[in-house]
Amino acid sequence: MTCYGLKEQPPMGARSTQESLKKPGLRLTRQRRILLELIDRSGHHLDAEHLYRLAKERDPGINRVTVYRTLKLLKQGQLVDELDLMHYDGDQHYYETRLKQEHAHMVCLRCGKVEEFFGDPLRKLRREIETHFGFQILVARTEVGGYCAHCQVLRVREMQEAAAQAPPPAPPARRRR
Amino acid sequence: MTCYGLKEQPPMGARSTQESLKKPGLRLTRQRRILLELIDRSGHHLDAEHLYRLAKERDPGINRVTVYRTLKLLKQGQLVDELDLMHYDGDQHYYETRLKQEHAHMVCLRCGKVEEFFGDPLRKLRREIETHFGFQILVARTEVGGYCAHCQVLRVREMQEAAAQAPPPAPPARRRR
DNA sequence: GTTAGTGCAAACCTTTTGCAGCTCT
DNA sequence: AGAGCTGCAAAAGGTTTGCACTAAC
Repeated sequence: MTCYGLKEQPPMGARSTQESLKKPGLRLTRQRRILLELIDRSGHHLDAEHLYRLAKERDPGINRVTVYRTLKLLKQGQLVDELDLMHYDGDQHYYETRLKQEHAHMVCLRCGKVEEFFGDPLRKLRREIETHFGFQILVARTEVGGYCAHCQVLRVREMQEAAAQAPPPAPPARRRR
Repeated sequence: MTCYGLKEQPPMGARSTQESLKKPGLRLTRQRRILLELIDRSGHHLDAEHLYRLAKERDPGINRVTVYRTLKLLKQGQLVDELDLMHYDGDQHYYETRLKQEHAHMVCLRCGKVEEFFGDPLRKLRREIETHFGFQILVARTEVGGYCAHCQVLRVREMQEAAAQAPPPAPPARRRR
């Protein structure tokens, strides 16, 4: 039976990313504490710049470079996953804790909304790749781009308006590049 | 029944990417012809720089910018897919025609080999996302990183050697950044 | 007291943009 | 002829690096 929705138990047995950083030779600095908490708490998908701005509210002296270095560390330690979200808004990377169960990301190319898909098909895909190829999966990422249910309706309307010689509405503001 | 391996029929009914470029207002220039042929023919996953170098062999005057512009065009026209291959070798993007059936990419994080997975689970995942969310999928991308069967064995050996105080072998040469 | 981590400045890689001139159709 | 495309130079966005100083253990 297929299951949608977030399961409660963390997949790695870790209670927080912050705890997992306690490894030999690693130091839990003020800056790292702030960043880890922001990542763990955040419901959104944060990119380095966004995370930097949030961190700056708590510690105005924090440097952008520290954010990048911390993210790199977390990525190497498999504590966060790196996403692109189909490069909808530029080429930056987004980050999320691994405390949640594996899921796919659906990015609406019209409104930018990101939805998450949890469910059996993902686990099945992973299992099949592992068994068929003997491939040991460390990270997996499924991202799809398209139109969310809401925007599909709006697009039909837009097409009709366009056909009626009306100029198409401007797309939503994006980060310029 | 699950099916592995490349099916023959192209998913979009197109015979080549080159043909598909014949749209109103678009011109099939010498440079584009070269690039399209390279992309269609290439078995590997090419990034912009690699494609540029290959194109330069045929037309030494071609400019890197033209490569980027052509790739952007093809991406917009849904004629190629953009991949990251888990950023194994840097942050550039890789491209492949859509003439092949949908597949996932498995990137070995030790040797860099990229394998492709075709099969039912992918189609099932797509179908489920579409039906459950009413999401209209335009592009889908599944990438997994881990260790290929071959490297798993080698890693065990490396671990044993490391335990015996021998310094671990240097990782394979990557693009510096 | 050591060693890891930080901030700063500067570099780096990849990709995009502005513009004058060229070339497909 | 004219819109579309190219090459060149220069810029931009995102990320990394070198180094002296600071702080966690």
